[in-house]
Amino acid sequence: MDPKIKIENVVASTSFDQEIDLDKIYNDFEDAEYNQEKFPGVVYRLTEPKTAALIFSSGKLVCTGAKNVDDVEVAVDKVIKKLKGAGVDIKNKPKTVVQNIVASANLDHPLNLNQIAIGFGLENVEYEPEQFPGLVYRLEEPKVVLLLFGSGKIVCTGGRKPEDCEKGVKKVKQELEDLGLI
Amino acid sequence: RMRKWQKRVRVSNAMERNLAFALSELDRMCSQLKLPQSVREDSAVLYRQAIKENLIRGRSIEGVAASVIYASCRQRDVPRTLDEIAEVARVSRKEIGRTFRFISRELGFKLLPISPKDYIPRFCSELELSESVEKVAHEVINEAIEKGLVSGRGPTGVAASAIYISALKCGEKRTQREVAEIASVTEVTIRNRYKELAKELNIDLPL
DNA sequence: ACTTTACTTTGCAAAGC
DNA sequence: GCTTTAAAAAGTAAAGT
Repeated sequence: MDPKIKIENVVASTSFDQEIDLDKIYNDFEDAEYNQEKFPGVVYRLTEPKTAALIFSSGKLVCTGAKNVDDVEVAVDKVIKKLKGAGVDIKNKPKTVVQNIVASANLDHPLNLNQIAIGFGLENVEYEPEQFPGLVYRLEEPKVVLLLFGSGKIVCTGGRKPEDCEKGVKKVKQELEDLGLI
Repeated sequence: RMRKWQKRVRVSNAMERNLAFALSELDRMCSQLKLPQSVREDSAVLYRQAIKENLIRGRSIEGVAASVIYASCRQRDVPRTLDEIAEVARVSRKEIGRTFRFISRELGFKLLPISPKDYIPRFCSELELSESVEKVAHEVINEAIEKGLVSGRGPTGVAASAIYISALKCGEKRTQREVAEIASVTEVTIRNRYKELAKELNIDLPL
């Protein structure tokens, strides 16, 4: 059985292709954050789906925190309605592009990270327990980065599609089995 | 015309100045860290190698110097923590770590993950513990490795708790505070590791 | 001692320093 | 490189009870 993947976070971006007056947004959105010195974008949080949107004066938008790829659309639609309500006329709804997906999984078997580091090749992994408890393993295909923990839990990030994370976790699991480390 | 060699002389002077500065910094940091001569020599060799491979571009001399010291210590199995090196360097632990990863990859270092065992001699020495304590501590760590109690844990914390346990066993008790101080970890960490080891390795010790 | 909060690591886009 | 956002993993740390 292939290990189950749980999507924890989806980062996506889109562009309205029109300038947006951030000061106006900041004043009209009762719960928006905007500190020019700190960061060039307005931070707008949605409760449902629980996400955070970064709105820029160029009309570009970043949406983070979604637990599903579909929630990104829902969140972006809500932001668009909010913008329209504030008098910002968005002509046509642009396509959103998923930039990154973070997922977690569990191999249900403790891992000896030291042996894995040697088995995978010291030049292919980063394992510095002094700094971080996870072993960092980068895959070329799918192009994702996996964090392996002694508990057998895994974090997969860098994927653009849920399948990237599924394939990535499946691949490490297979490699661990081939090396007899699992 | 003469511009060409004048420029070369200028560049050459700059390079020599930078190298001289780097070598003096290596010496200063190694002295403050009381590192053995072998590590000092290795560090200088690695720094020159880094120059040959043009790895200094975009990086600070301090950062590269601190990184090669960190690498040399590990290569000689007498590791210093990034925090210990950051204390005598003029760059943050974060930058030293980042530069180390880069240098390590570019110069093809194949360093094994730090073993808690590598800290035993130094910590025991600083705590003035006998060699029998060292021997027992090594055994404790070997057992811990076999039982999977080392993956992901900080090597200094594991070493510190193993020493704490071994000192007790050998009747040369050191307080958690004394061990924590030497190992640069908190007493809480020693306690957590100690509890885990005592439980999993069936070590009967007073708490 | 216990709980809570927070920082370490990974990936990514955004505009600008 | 940095700044900000989100989220998980597990270890370590610090602050408040």
